[in-house]
Amino acid sequence: MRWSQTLIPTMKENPSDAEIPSHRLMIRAGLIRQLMAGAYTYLPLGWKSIRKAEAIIREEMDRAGAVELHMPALQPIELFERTGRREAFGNVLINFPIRRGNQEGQYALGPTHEEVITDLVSKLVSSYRQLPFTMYQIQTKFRNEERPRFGVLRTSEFQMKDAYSFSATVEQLDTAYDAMYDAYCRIFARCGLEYLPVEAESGPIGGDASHEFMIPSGNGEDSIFRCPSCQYAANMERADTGRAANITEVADADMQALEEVATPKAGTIDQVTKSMGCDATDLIKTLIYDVDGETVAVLLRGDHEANEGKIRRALDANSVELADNATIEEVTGAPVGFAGPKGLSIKMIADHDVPSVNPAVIGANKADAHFKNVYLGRDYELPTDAVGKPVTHDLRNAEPGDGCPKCEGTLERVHGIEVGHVFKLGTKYSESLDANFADEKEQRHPIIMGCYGIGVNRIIAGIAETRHDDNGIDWPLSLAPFEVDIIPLKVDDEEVMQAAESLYDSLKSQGVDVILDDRPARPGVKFKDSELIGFPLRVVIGGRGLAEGNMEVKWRSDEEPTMIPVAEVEVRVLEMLVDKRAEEAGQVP
RNA sequence: CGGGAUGUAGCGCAGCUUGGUAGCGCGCUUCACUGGGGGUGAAGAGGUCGCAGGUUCAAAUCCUGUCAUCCCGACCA
Repeated sequence: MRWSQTLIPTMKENPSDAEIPSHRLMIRAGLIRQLMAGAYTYLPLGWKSIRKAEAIIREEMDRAGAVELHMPALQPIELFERTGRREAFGNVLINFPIRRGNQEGQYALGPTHEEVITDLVSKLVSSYRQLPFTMYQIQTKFRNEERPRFGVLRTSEFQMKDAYSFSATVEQLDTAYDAMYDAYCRIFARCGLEYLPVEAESGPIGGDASHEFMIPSGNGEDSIFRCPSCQYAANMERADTGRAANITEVADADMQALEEVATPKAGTIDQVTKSMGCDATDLIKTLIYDVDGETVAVLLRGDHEANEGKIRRALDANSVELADNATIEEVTGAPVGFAGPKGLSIKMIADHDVPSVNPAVIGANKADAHFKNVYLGRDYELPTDAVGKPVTHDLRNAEPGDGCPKCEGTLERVHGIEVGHVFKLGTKYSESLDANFADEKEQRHPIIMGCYGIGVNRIIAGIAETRHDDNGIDWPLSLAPFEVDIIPLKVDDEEVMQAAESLYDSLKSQGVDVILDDRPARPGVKFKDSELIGFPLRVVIGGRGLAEGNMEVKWRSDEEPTMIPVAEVEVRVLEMLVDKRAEEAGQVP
C-alpha cells in the first residue's frame, strides 16, 4: 500500500475525550474514529489489524477441529423468550418491531448466538452418531451497554468469535472444552498478548467449568485474584477466600457486658463506625436476602462484600436477591440498616470470618440502635457441626491479602481486560430449545453444550493498552497493520524514490505486508508517524545512505538502525521477518 | 439510573467572571526557501460559539430547558 493512496489520519495531540492509552493511541495512530458513544469506525489500518487477529483465530479454530459457519445477526425475539434470556438480558438486548406487510414481528440483534445455533442444531441433529462437533463464527455482536466506556474496550457493537460445542457425553464436552482452552492459549500467544486464564463462575455444571482469558492491565474492568506462589488465578466472583471458620475464642470470664448504643440515623457501615468510633472490621453486618422465596440472613464482617453467587451455591439455591425493604422491616422489626443476628428468628448463614469478630458490633433490630460487646455463643448462635464448632461458608468477595485456597500463599489483586471466555454450558439451552439426541439405546437426552467467545476488538485494544511506549504502539509482527514501513526521505529525489519503489515492489511480490510512505513530508513527520502507528520494521532510504550504497533497517524496538548494502536489503529484510516470526511462534504453547 | 465535568474551525484550547466586530497553536490551500526526528517566511480558506427558548438596543458571554460526549458509581447473560 502506498501511504498517499490510503487514509491514515494520525494526530499529534491527544484527543480530549480519550483517557486510557489504548483509546488515545488508537485514535492518534489513525486506527479508529468514534461515531457515537460505544460505536467506532475501524479505519483502514485498524481494520487490517482486526482482520489479522481474525485470521489467527480462524487458523487456530480450524486446527482445533472447529468448523466455521455464519448465522444472522437479526433474530426473532421468540428464541430469547424460550430460553428466558429476553428478561435476563433486559435492556442490553437490542430489539425492535419490524413491519412486513400487515404483520409486525419483534426482532433482536444478536448479543451472542446460543439461541440461534441451538435452534439450528435441534433441527439438524437427532442421533449420538452425529456428535460431537464444534462450530464457530466471527461476526458483529450487539449489546446495548448501559454505559459504554474506555474507548474500544466496552462498546455496544463489536466483533466476536463465538464457538459452540455439542456433545453426547460429559467426556466429549471436556474434550471439546480442553481443545478450545488450548486453542485460546495459542491464539493469545500468537497475538503477542500476555494473558492469564482465570477460573470463573462455573454455573450449572460445577467444578472447573469456566475460564476467562484476561490481559493483566491497570485499566482493565475486571478484578482478578491470583497467587504469586502457585498457578491459582480466579476472577472476583469466583475466587475462594478460605475453607474454614476463622474463630476468635473468648473465655466467658473475659466477656464484657452487652451494651445497647444509640446510633441515630446510622444505617450504613460507614455511619456506624463514625458514630461508635469503631472499625468496619469490628462489625458484623446482617444482610437480608430472598433465597428462592425464603428470607435468609447472611452475616458478614463489616468490611466485606457479599457474593451472591457464593450464597447461592452455599444454599444450593436458584435465585438470590436482596429482600425488599418491607420484608426487612417485617423480619427485623427495624428499618433497613439496623439488622443484627441477636434475636433474629429466620435462617442465618455466616461467612468464615464472622466468628473472628468477637466481640462484635451488630444492629439491634431496632431503629437507631446497635449492640456492642456481642459474643458468639452468649448473644447469638450460629448453626454448629457434630463437635459444636460453628458452621460457616465462603460468602464474600475475595480481597487482597486473603489466603490462597490452593497453597500457603496470599492472594493479590490485579486488573484485567477480558478477551476470551470458555464455558461448559451443560444443557440449559438444549433443554429450553429441545435440542435432543437419541443414544444407542434410543433414549433421548438434551445435547451437552459448551460456548467459547473471543472479543476480537479487545485483542487490538489490549495490544495498544499493554504494548506501547511514549512514542506509540509496539505491535507484534503478527497483528501490525503493516509489517514493513519503507520511508524514502525525499520523494522528489529520483534516485531515492526509484530505490524505494523497487524495494517496495519486490517485498510486496514476496508476500510481505509493506507500506511505502510516499508522502512529500519531512523526515521527522514520517519517523514520528511510523513509531506512533508502530510498524515493526522500518527501512529508511535517503540520499546520504544511498551515496554510501546503504539503506537503513531498524526494528521499532531497536535503539539504532543497521546499515545494509542496497543489494542485500531485500534478502535481509525477508530473513529478519522470518526470524521474527519464528521468535513470536516460539512464545506459543 | 445516581454523582461530576465538558461542548467555540478538522484537532487541542483561550475568550464567558464584568454582554458590544470570534481569537491562538497545530493541521489545511498557494508560493518561496529548507530537506535525516512533528521546519521557516509570506499570503489565504475554514466557525449560525451543541440545539431551542428567554432577558436585552445588543448574547459565545446572563437565565431556563434540552441534546451530546467524557469520568466515577450502579449494571454488565
